[in-house]
Order: sequence, then structure tokens, then C-alpha cells
Amino acid sequence: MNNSVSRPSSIDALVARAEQLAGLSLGELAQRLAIEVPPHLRRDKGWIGQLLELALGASAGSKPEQDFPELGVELKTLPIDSNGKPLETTFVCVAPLIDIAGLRWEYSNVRNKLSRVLWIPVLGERGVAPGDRIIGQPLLWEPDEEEERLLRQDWEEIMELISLGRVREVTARHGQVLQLRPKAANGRALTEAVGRQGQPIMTLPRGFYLKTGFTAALLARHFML
DNA sequence: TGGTGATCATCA
DNA sequence: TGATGATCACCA
Repeated sequence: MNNSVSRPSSIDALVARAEQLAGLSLGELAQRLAIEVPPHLRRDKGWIGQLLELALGASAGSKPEQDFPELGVELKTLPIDSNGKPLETTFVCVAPLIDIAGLRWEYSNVRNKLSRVLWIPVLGERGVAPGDRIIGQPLLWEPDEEEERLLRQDWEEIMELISLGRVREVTARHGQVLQLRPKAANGRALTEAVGRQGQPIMTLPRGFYLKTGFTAALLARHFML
């Protein structure tokens, strides 16, 4: 089906491998891995991410962990336009809606996932066929003090609302850099949460997403200074 | 059902 | 036209 790629033994090896992919089109990379290129992403929204995971030797699976737990690195592809600006928000992880008493930022899944991220920019607008999109220079990123402060602030504000049983009142407009939005297979996929009187309710699963302004800024901080 | 990978589709 | 809310595919 495809050539398997070994797991990188170090962060340096991972970054070096990612740098070697820069400049390639996704079509070229897919061909190397003997992977079929979909004509569009409407039914394969995760195709780019999974292609890069395969190319870099990330662990598959659907565990709420980093892609390279032994390296402490999370892998994220980031679609960008011709100006280098992100085209989409970035999914981080699902949000816990029950049993959240005592949850602290320091031990949160958001912080764990974002403590170190290998960003792979992928150049190409919606109209560009997936195979024609170009892999950009990777960026190994760790949040600086200000970024961490903003993330923490948003996380705490959103989690407080959830803990108060007000998850249904939280919209994507809450938060400066981090937002809470539905993350579900469809509108019928419900999960348990807590209502305003502390009663159990069923609601859409939610996920934390990074707003485009935040990812645009972190790219700018490293590539345009 | 709830995780992973995300982008789509529509509206303000 | 950018952002929000909705959705797609796959896996355990």
C-alpha cells in the first residue's frame, strides 16, 4: 500500500526530515508514498494531515496525545494562502464537558498539545487541487510568554463557563486566540454536559481551535522578522 | 461515542 | 470575504 517511514529518533531528525519535504507538492509526496491523491478535500478533509503524518513517521491512532509523545512534539499542517496567511482555524483537541472540577491549565490537554508544535505550512487556496499544493518550510514552535498567557486566559475563561453549566452560551466569539466550536460527525452526535442548574444535558461535542490571527502571528514571528 | 485528521458551507 | 457553526472520513 505504501512505504512505511520510521519514527524519527530525535527532534532534530524530525525537523530535518520536514525540511527536506519543503518545496515538494503534495502530489509528489503522495507518489513517493504510493498514496492516492483525492480530487478535492470535500470527503477527505484530513488527507493532508494524514499524508504528512505518514511522511514524517508519526504514530497513527486516535489517542488524545501528541503525535510524537517521546519527543514531546505535536504535528500540525496549516493551510496558507499566497500571502502566507492561514486559511483556516486550527483544531487543537476536544473540550472536556463533564468532571472538570479542579482542572487546571497546567495539566490541560490544550497546553500539552501546544507546548511544542511542528507546523507544516501548506500553500494552496481552496481552488488549488490537493496534489498541486506546495509544502512550506516547517516551523518548530513553542509558545512564548505572551502566547502562553493569551492561551491560558482564553482556556480559563471558557472552562469556567463550562463548569458553570453554561456551555450552550459559549460561541466561537469567546476568547482572543482560542475558541470553542462544535466538533462532531454531524448534528445528531451528542455528548453529555452540564446545564445551568447542574443537571445533565446533551449537547454537541466541542473542540478548542486556534484562531487564524494567532497562527498568522506565530508564523510572522518566525518567518518575517 | 469520542477520539484523530481537518475543511466545508453559509451568513453577517 | 472572513468567521462561525456544521460536517466528512476513519479508527478503537
